[in-house]
Amino acid sequence: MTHSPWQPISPAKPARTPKEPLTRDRIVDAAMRLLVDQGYDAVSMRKVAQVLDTGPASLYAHVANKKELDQLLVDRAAEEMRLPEQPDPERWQEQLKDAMREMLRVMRANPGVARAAIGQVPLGERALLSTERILAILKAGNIPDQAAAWAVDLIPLYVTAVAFEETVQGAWAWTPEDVEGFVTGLRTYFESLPADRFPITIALAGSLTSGASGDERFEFGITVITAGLAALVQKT
Amino acid sequence: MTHSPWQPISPAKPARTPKEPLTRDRIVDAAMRLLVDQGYDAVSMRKVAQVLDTGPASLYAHVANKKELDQLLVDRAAEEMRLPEQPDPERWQEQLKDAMREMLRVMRANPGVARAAIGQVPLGERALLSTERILAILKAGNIPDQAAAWAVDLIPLYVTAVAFEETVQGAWAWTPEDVEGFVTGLRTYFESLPADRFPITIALAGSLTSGASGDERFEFGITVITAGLAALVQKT
DNA sequence: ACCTGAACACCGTTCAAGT
DNA sequence: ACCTGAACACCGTTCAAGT
Repeated sequence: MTHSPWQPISPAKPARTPKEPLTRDRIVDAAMRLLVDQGYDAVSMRKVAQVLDTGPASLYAHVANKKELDQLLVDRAAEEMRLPEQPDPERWQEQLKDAMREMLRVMRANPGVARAAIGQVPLGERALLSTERILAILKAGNIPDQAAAWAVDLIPLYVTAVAFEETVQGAWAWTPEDVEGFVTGLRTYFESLPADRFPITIALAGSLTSGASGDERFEFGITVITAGLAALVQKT
Repeated sequence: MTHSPWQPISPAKPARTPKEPLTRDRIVDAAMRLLVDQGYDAVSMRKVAQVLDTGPASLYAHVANKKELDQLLVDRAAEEMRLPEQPDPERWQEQLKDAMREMLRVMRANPGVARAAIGQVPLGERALLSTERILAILKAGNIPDQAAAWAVDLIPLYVTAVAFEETVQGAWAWTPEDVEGFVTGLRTYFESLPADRFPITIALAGSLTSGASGDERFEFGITVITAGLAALVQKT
């Protein structure tokens, strides 16, 4: 909205700037707004173009294709992640769990980002900065180099998969009653399975449907991963 | 292809059965063939219908929608998984890893299945039988009920995410030269990052790009998960 | 170099009409 | 009950033509 002051203001068409030039940034801005407001499916080249008051073909001068736009969105979201800059060897495990919680928080705050992120290695500069921070925590914990390298692949893979599952099921929009109904329906289904072939599933029906809201399950996941990594700490 | 022997064979239109009735099974068969032969994107309601020599609308009498078809495909693939029926408390960790390897094997053998599976909790009967088998292994390992229940959520989540990443990148079709080129390109990129902000990424560039073929990374992942679960074993 | 309209080759799903 | 053709409301991407 930078108006040149000497620019003639036509009285007939009010307030309408004579079309700012398209840029990568404006495209990502518009796409990000669509993503957060209306979810991943709303982010189409056509709808982004429409928001920018142009046709879809115009975007291709600034963005290679939809996949690149997805990557740009992921990188934009990565910017929001607040990860510790000062790793602490004394409590690296807690720092690592906090980092994973922060990653999930940002993905939940930007519904659809997980959908854009899943299946791609995040190589944007902001995403790589997150990787750098997590590597720092792992190094502080004395994790061997190769293990740390593979861990920074495993960690976003897990967090993104969890967030993606939530977006797909639209879980973020569920009321407590929805959750309740889903859980009891699922438990009833488990308990109705043939007892000869599904003895354990039936016996654990309660546990299997517990923690459907996601937080407990996620806490379990990051505990398992952290404990598994702790088992790899270099013995000195 | 069950021909009634007394069925008249019209000499004009040879070999063409007068249209077998559509069934759920025939639809899943056709979709599965498309999935394996041409990947996930080839599995559209329209293409499946075309293979069955009908229009897309006809499928909706047997399948609720595309999402249900996806679930049926996942369940079909789950049938191929050979998981141990006799859990062994002495070597539950090795059995668990084998089970995860088997899950990945089947997903690799059916490219596109991971794409159909990602983000949905597998609730088909054959998929649940896999869950039952893995629960048996975890129980043999003395994992507490609630932990076992969450673990059978975590395990397919991880394996599916790995398989999905491979399908997206088309890694299953890469030649050793492709891998080589990708790895060196990536390492060069890491090493060219600003040294003040990415010291660890640069230092670990070699490790970060190692194991791109996937097997080593997957072995690392299942080792971490198994070790993390082992840390939860009930102390008796 | 950037932008555009129009076209190409697709999607999932619905619905009235047929048998 | 099952099947069909046609339509609705979409996709990502390309390309010749404009400025």
